[in-house]
Amino acid sequence: MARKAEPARTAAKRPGRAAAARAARARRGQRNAAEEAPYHHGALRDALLQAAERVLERDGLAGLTLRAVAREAGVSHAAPTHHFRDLSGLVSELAAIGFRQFNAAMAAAGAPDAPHPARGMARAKAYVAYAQAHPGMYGLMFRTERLDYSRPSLDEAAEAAFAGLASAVAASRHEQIEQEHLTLEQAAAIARAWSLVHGFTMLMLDGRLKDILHRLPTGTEVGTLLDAMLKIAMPSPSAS
Amino acid sequence: MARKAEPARTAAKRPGRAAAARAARARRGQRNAAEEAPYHHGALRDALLQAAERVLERDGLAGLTLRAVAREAGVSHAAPTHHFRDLSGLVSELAAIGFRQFNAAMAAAGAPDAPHPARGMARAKAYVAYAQAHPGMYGLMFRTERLDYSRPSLDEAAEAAFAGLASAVAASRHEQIEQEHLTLEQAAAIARAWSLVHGFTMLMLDGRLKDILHRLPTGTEVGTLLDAMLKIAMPSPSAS
DNA sequence: TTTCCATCTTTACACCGTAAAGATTAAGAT
DNA sequence: ATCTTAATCTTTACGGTGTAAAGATGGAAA
Repeated sequence: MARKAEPARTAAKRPGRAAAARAARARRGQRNAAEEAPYHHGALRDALLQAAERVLERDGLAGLTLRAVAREAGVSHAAPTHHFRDLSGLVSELAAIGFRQFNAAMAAAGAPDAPHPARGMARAKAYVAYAQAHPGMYGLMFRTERLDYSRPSLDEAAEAAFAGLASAVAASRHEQIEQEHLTLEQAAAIARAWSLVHGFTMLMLDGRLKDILHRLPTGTEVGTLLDAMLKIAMPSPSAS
Repeated sequence: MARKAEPARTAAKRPGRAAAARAARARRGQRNAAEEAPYHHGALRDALLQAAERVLERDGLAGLTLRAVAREAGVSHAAPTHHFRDLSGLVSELAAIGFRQFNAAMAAAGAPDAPHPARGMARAKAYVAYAQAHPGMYGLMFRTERLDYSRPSLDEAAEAAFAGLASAVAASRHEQIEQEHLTLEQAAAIARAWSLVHGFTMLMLDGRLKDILHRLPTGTEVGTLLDAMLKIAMPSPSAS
């Protein structure tokens, strides 16, 4: 784990070092994020979150470190601490953003005027498509290890995602949803839909589906496999 | 990430330090693993793997570091490097062991004389049961990030796991399996079974199933939910 | 017995998270 | 208007990590 060197801004003497460093950074054009010069103040919190998302999708989960994010945003390595308590704080806020993006994508996919039995398919495909478009984010959201669900923003966003899923499943069963209490049958239907689509997504992101794709005619895409799987997995138009 | 201190064996002077450290360690009874004193030589490779499994199940994936494993085995922090090239090497070999354990468990679950339609259920339950009994191992096996599948031992063990799954699915469809080429329908059936059980397992290990269990009568176990899910998910006795 | 070399230990370095203390400046008080 | 305060950001420091390189050790081959 010895790769990049911290930028050499260890020049200036004693006082006014911050200003000197800032000036030096500006001279070199290192303000790589945040348009309007976050030279002392600024909207650092948001800038850090945007930088974090960039780092995540560029370098993967392993590259998402506090110092890397600070570097990307052009601030000192300890700056993030004041906005998010620690790494799990930053990561959790980022995951909350991911859940909100995800919720928006799912809501958009649920809207159209499809003839109803195709609704489930469309939703499932949108689910996988989101993960494919934001693999880092999806991985982050479902790798609980580094997440702190006691943060209200994360808890709420994740809860909203679950509620959306639950009501989608209920709708496909021609039922109303009662948020607090579920029957075992409803719970099983939700678990089934979620496990199926989450499992497929994880296997895809972890590259395990290649084992299957290699045994199909060369050039078969993941989407084809997903379609075929959903065809046998979704409640057929004849069922209740 | 500042927690435990490296044991203080920085006492001895210049030459014979290794011997001195070894003696000191023995004096304190720090040979916590490996019965017959791996004092210089020994079966270190295996001892390290056993130590790694212990660390993994005790401290989780985050605690599984090269130095922690070396500590657990009572050797210097650089010793593992000579047996596994780097961290991903050790982790990959450990994952290979996990896959072999898993394959054995699945083989045992597939053997019994069940009346055939219940076979799939039994296998699925064994799958989840393995993950529940070895959560750290399962997490390791399916978090590709840190794994190196170019290692033959890992590749073979994982391939064997896939082959077992594929043939189980084929059997449930009253088909013979042709290892190299699959029809799209076969591939979809395999993907469906794998996604379902893997997804359920991941959601369970990551604690996301609590969202569902909290909405069921208090005290409902995860096993109950799994049963109910499989009942609607497995090909019913009437289907082809 | 002597040499050789695989095995294990030390030392060193860049990276990481995080705590604590110093510098800077926006904003409110006088 | 200046002064004070507090929020924001930077430095410094420390112990943790992986891993490269060099030194010590001792079994096995010559």
